[in-house]
Amino acid sequence: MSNATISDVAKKVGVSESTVSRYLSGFKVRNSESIRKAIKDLNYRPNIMARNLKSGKTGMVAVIVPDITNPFFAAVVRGAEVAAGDEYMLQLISTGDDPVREEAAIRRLNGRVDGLIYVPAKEDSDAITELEDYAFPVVFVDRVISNLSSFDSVLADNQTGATLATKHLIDHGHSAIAHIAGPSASTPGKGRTEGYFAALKKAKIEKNHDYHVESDFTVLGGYQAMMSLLALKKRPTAVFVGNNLMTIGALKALRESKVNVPNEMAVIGFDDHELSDLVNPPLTVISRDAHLQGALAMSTLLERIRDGYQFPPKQLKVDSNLVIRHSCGSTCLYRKTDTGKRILSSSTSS
Amino acid sequence: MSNATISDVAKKVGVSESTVSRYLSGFKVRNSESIRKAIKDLNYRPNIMARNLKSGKTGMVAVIVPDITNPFFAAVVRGAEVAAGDEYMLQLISTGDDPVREEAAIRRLNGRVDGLIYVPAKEDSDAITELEDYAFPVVFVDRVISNLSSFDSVLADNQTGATLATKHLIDHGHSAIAHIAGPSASTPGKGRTEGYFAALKKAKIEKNHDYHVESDFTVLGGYQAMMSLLALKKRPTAVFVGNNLMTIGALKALRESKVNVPNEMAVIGFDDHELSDLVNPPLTVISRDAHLQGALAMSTLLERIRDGYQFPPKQLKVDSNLVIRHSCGSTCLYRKTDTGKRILSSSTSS
DNA sequence: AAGTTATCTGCAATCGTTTTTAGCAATTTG
DNA sequence: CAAATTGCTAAAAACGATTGCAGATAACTT
Repeated sequence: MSNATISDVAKKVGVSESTVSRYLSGFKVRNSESIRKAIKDLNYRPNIMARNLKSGKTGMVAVIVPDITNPFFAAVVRGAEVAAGDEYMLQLISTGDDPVREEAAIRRLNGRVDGLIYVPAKEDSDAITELEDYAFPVVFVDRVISNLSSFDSVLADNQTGATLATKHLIDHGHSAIAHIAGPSASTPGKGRTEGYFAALKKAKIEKNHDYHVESDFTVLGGYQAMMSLLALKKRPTAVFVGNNLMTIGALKALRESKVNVPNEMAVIGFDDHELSDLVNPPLTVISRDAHLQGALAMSTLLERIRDGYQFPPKQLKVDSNLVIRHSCGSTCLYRKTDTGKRILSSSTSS
Repeated sequence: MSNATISDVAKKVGVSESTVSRYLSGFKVRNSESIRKAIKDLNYRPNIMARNLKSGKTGMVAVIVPDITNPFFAAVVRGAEVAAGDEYMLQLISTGDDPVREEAAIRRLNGRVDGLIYVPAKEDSDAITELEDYAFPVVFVDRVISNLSSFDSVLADNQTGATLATKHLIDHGHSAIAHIAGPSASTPGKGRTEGYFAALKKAKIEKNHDYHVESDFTVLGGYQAMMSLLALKKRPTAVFVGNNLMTIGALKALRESKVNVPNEMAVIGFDDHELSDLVNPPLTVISRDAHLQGALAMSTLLERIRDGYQFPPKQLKVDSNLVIRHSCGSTCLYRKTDTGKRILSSSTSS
């Protein structure tokens, strides 16, 4: 039950604590055999707290996400965990989009972890600026703080993805194309909106400000945004929705309003899902590898923990792909992949 | 940057370390004002490792789930986190259904956490029996180890839920009802199969062993199981699928085989999802409150951490509800709820 | 066999707290 | 006014490991 200490082992064998400690760290020791036995007999496990106190390391990495229930963030976490191997364990903080909880969590992190992978809920939190004072390295995922360029980040190629999405709608003959956007204060919200406008501009379609509605990345937000779009005197014929949750909300609004997809309204979402294939109609989306984003974040973080900031901060980006199903109407413009999904690859990683 | 220690604060104020420590623990202290100031000036934060070493507590609770990417487990984790408040932080381990990783993780937990919320991937792991030797309390969620009754658990009412599901199919006039089951060695797999057979028996429908196919709770497993069901000379007309992932797989198989749901095959799943509403056709499912399961698990765990095992182990169960949509065909037998879902509540919690 | 070097060992200090102990000053009491 | 009580305080001993240092064995030299 209550754990034996290193001194119990030492006593039992008749050597000093330091000898046992050395044995544990892999040094050559005379009575290694009897030490091994004593450790087993006493069921001795080193006290991690004591070890950490001495070493100043914790063997822990924190991951902060707005909501673990969002499959995208879940995949990021999973990717991070896989990349951590068994060198580091994960401390998960899912803040429920609550900046207050988030700040409090960050403050409690100091001294508990060796590093942080951080997907901020809001990008102007006070606690974030404190991050620079903390002793551990931070890697931002998906969202960055504009005035904090001293940290590494792993983003998606939002612009290219959004352009791809919008262009896909244009290629289907649409010109009344709406965009349900995330908060313009957020990296992905801003980037995707930029991509949307860029595609419109390139196709010489003039901006209709009614068609650009800013929402909040939630199901309810997407629902309301879609409703407001449907209430317009001149309805759009197509919509690019800025994330997975809002797409669900938008789809609910469309079904509730008995608007046919894709005939009356073409829909393209951002972020894929196992079920996107099975919804009615199967959803065309921009997808990117969330698992990879998490894994990249973890590996750059581990690098920082190991080597510090002798190299300048990295800004990594992962590809966005267009996954064509049926929610924009059918086309056969694109190549088929072996998975049965028609994919148009987009941007290159840097 | 590098953190100030309590002795730095003490020196600056001109008192002893113990006085600062007492101040921090809320005792009355003469120079409290100047201590407060010194702490702020030096940006002093107590070293958690040292504090933990002394107290023997870690302020951490581990949560082990087979796969954080499964929305059910994500909801459990979220529920647990909310219930933890800011008293405890969460250490997440998502083992990817790999028992080896799981065992390794459990072993590394000792000394790092004050308690464990555990959804085992396999229910016969070696490491699990070691759990009894460990110093921290454990609460099992969703699955229990049969020969380990000394721990608390929070389960779903699998039997009642499965009976409800099967009865729903029977009520629609089906008698050739298949069941794609989870591993019979697992608590939910076993329980749901029992409920399925119980409902058949009550309706005096004789068992057809071809209709009971045991799978593995994965998308692929569900797909293959459905395929084998479709290959039968006498196809079933309805199927009760034992979890969310297998339901996705089964649905894919059905779509690929161009089998119409619900006309040629009625489908009912276990565990609801935000998108269940939007798939084609909207999915009728048994649902239970995963968030609640996580929260209950956390609160019983915190109780154990506080009070130890002076009270006997609790076995908690949460309700299963029938959420009727369209994948079994339409009925109006059931009451409508204000959320627009028609719900038939089932079992009582204990 | 003696001298030199290479290994291994125990002692003691250290990491940054908390907590027990004993002591001192101020206040209250008989 | 002495004695008892109260209210803080500082010093020191934990908590359980790791590590530099110096001494003790052991293993090579010649």
